[in-house]
Amino acid sequence: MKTPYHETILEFFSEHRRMPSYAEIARITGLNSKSSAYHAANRLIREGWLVKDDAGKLIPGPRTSGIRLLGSIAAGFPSPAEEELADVMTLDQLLIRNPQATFLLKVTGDSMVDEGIKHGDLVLVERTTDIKPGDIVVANIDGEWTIKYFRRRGKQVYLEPANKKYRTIVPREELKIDLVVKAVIRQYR
Amino acid sequence: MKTPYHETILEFFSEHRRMPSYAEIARITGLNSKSSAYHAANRLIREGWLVKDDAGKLIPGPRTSGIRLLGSIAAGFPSPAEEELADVMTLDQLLIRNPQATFLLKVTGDSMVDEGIKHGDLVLVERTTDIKPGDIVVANIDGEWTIKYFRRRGKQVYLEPANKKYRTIVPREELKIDLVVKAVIRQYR
DNA sequence: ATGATAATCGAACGTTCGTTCGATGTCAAG
DNA sequence: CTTGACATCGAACGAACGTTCGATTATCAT
Repeated sequence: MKTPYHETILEFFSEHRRMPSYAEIARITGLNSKSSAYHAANRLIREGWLVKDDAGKLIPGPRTSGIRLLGSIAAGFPSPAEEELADVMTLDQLLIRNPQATFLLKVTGDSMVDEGIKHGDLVLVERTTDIKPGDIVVANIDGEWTIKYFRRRGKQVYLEPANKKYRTIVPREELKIDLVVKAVIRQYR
Repeated sequence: MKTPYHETILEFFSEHRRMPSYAEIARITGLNSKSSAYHAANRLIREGWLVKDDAGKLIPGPRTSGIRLLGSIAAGFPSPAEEELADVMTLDQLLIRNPQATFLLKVTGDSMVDEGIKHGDLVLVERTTDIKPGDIVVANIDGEWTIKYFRRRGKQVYLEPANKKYRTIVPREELKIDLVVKAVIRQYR
C-alpha cells in the first residue's frame, strides 16, 4: 500500500472534522469490506494512531491529532525516536478558553515592538469585561483601533505603547475596552 | 434553559473530539427524546452553530469551532453584531501542515529578541530537510540546542543570533539541521 | 381567554453502525 | 512443502443511528 492507513484516515479527519465510519474507512483506504477496515483500525489503535472513547467511537490517538509539547530548547531535546509522555494537545485547546468570544487580528504598525509584537503579527483577542491593568488590550480610542498596554494611575486609566517613538494615550472621552490580547502568533513559513 | 443547547453540544465536541449523536444530545441537554434533540439540532443548524456534511453527519458550524480571522486592527474592526463572512478556521489548520513532524518548544534565553522571540515564548517547530538560508532554525551545534537564523556565505553555513550581545556561530564540525521554526506563539493570560 | 406558533415527547421506520465469524489469500520461517 | 501468522473478504447479527409522524405541552401576542 502506498500510504499507510493511518495517514489516509487522519487526512479524512482533518478534512471532515470527524472520524470516518468503518464503511468510510474501507472506501477511502481501498479495502473492500468493513471488517477489513475494522481490523485495520484495531491495528492502528494498537499502534497508538487511534483510540476509542467511552462510547466506542473512534477518535485520533496520542500519536496524532495534536502537537507534542516538549521541553525547553536549552534543557535538551527529545530525539524523534523517544517521543514519549509528552503532552499532546491542540493549539486551540492550548490558547482558547472561550471560542465564541475569540478573534484573530492582524497587527498593523509597530507601537508594541518592544513587547515583541511586530507589524504583521496575529493577535488572539478575547472579548471580556475582565480587563486588568498591565493587560495588552485592543481599544477603540477616539474612534481609532489600537493595541496598547492598559494602565491605571489612581482613577485615571490610559494606554501605553511599547515603543518610545509613541506617546501614552489618555482618552478624552469615556474609554470602553473589552478586548484583551491572549496570545501573539507570528508565522514564518 | 440555563445554557443554550449549542454551548452544551460544542462543549461535548471539545471534550470528546467528536460530535454527539442525537441520543447523546438528548442526554447532555436534558431533553427526553431523540426527536427533541433532532429538532433542536436543526434549529442550531439554521442558526449556523452546526452543519451537516455530505454524509449527513453533524459537524461544528461557521459560528463555532474555530477562530474568526478578521481584518487588521488599523483597518477597522467588525462589531460583535456583524460577524459575517470572516474566515473560520482552527489554529492547527492555520499553522500546522505536517502534524506528525511538528513540535512545540519553549524558548530559553534571549538570543532572538530582536526578531521578537523572547524568553519563555513557544516556537512551533517542524522537522524537515528543506532548510533555506534566512530560516529560523533550531540546531544542535557542538552538542547544544539553540535557536538562530540559518545563514550561508558561499559554501560556509553559520548561525546568526538576533541579538548584538551574542556572536555568530560557525560550526566546527558538521552541521545537521532539520528543525525549522514555523511560528512563534506567546501567551499572555 | 383565545388562537397561533413553537418546543417537546414517545413510538415507529428503514438504514447504517460496530462487531463477530468462517473462508480465502499471502508470505516468510521452519 | 508444510506450518503458522496475518491480512482480507463477504455474510450475518443486534444495536444504535437519523429521521418522520402525530399528539401533547409551553410560550406568547392578541
